Amino acid sequence: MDSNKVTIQDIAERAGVSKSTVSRYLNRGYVSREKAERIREVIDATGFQSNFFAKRLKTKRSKLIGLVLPRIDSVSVGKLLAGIGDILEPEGYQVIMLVSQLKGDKELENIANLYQQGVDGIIVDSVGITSRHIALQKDVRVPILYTGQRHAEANCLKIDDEAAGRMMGAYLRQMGHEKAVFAGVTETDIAVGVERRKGFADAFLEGRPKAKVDFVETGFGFLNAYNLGGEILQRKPSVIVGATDNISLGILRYLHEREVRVPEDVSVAGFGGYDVGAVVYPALTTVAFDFELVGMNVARRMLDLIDGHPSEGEVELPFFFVERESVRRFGADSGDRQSFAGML
Amino acid sequence: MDSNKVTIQDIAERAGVSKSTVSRYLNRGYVSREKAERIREVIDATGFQSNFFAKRLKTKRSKLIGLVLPRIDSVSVGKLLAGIGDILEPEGYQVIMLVSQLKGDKELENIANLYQQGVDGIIVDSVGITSRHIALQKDVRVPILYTGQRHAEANCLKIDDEAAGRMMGAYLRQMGHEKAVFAGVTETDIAVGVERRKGFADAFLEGRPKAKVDFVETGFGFLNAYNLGGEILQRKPSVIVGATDNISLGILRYLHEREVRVPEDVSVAGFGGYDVGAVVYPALTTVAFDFELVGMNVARRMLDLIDGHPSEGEVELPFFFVERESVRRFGADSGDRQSFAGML
DNA sequence: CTGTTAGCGCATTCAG
DNA sequence: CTGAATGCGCTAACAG
Repeated sequence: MDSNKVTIQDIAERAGVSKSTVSRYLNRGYVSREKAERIREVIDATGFQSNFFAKRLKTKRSKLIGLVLPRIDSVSVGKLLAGIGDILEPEGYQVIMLVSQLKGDKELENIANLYQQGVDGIIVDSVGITSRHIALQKDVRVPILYTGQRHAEANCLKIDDEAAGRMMGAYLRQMGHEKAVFAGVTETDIAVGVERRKGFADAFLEGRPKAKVDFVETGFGFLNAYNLGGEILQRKPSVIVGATDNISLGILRYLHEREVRVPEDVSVAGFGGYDVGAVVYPALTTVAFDFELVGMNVARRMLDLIDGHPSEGEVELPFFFVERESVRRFGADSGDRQSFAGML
Repeated sequence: MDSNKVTIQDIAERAGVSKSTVSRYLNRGYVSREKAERIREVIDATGFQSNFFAKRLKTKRSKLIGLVLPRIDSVSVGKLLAGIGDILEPEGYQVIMLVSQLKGDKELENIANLYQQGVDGIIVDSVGITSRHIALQKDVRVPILYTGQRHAEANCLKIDDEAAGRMMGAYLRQMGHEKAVFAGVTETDIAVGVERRKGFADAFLEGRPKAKVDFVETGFGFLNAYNLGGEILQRKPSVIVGATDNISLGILRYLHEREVRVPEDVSVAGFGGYDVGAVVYPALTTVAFDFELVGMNVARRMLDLIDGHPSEGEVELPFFFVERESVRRFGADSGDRQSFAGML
């Protein structure tokens, strides 16, 4: 049972045909029924597997897509990945995944690495598209598609963070809030640190001179947000908006420990729509992103890019409002609480 | 700037040497200083990258490790991955990752796929090692190393779930609990559904005829656990142990909605040590696993396997107890609560 | 429909 | 130390 090193040559001999015929059998048709039958028999008698590297060396197409992720222990990344797989797998593509640990340098390195591995295209869930990224594009002869961040000179497909921010801003003003603290991340992260925040502030403040938004910079991760709870609270907000659900979760914990009631004393909201937001108390009101759908769209666009199709303009990427328990309404009391089961 | 298709041949011509000399330069030494210098210049003038597939076709070693994961949107998997990367990357290995969506069939398929891709070894974070897995090992000529589950006829390296279970059992009995409900997953998952539970029950019950453990089967995922909250509660436990933190989180939410106080009315504990366990209220007492360390050990073992070294016996894989707020002590009241910052 | 002929780009003998 | 020659396993013209 020397199953491994059986080559197309071996099976050709065994079946009494030429290598090319076997190759044809393996790819398109063009083989007489009887020979095809003989070949088929020999193949699954030997357990033949065509050599991946030899094949790729010839065809120049690896059927491999490189994927650069900022981190891996994140639900949103998991969903994105699932969406990408849903599209790529049926097309016979496989994914090679590299993780950048949120470092821009590592991200660049990973892209170069993937290219060197011979992938047909590279999808990057970026933490920030810099001039070095753009420069790198010259050397990388396969399409690169970014998500998570945007840049005029790169192929990008991402959630409209500004619109998501506006959605939250509009909701909170409608709920009667006038003083908000936006607990956000560094402005280095354009998408989350700038666009999302700007959209929020714009919609929240627009035409309301009395309304106010303070900004407090936190990291990602709830411990970081938790530690800034005091600073946030002393701004006396009626609502605290975390740039991500994790930030909001950290704040929620801080408030709980101080026995500040949510939403009675202060409201909290977030972005992301993580499932855990539904299990904490109070359940977190949030703008939820459908990252699986994003992943599907990203994968489709990548396939187009590989086929040389033009980038077909902006795709509408989905997010929606999930109203749960953590935001209070001023002026009218909507006392009813949904149950957990209905909140996912 | 035709950076892409420059081959070893091209740079040989440009440098006025033969292909073989360039090849030698690229691999070991054995090149005169002056020629080496000329080659070096040409190489980084052209941005030459050796063709991955051609190289692998010759050398037979892909420097690729296949990784089969049950799911991706999970913190533990993320940590595992990080640990694996820590070891493999410095060794020049890359990882190809496939996700099984918790399906055994898909897991098998992924293993076969990876093998076909020419990986040097396959690491499988399994949901259950079946006879079909063992059979598949005959056809796959590269080492397969399992984690997450165990099987006598396979290379395995995993947390000792039974010992983890015992740790929890011992803790709860010491806290004075006598009636527990173990909310666990299907017995198909030997590690979590059988071993962990058995260890718990053994340690909790041992030599205490009055003590009792009921078992309620849930899925993974907190919504599922949440829905079984009623069934669990009617067993009147003094403590509910979730087989994973997610299960415990779902239960916590259920109890909160019913205004059952934790830990005053009933205690809750879990397994995993997820960070979110620290942010919910009350913070979850749990047995925490160091999956990053597991990943590192798994990667090291895989490297040994590839080098033909014998499997060097059992490695001590780490877990530790994280006492937070969700378990009440009977008999003596330890009223002090830690703050969140100290609980991670 | 099929066999023959050429390489894909590289690493590796083998004589120098 | 170095160049010429050989082939890894496969696909793709090219004539049949």
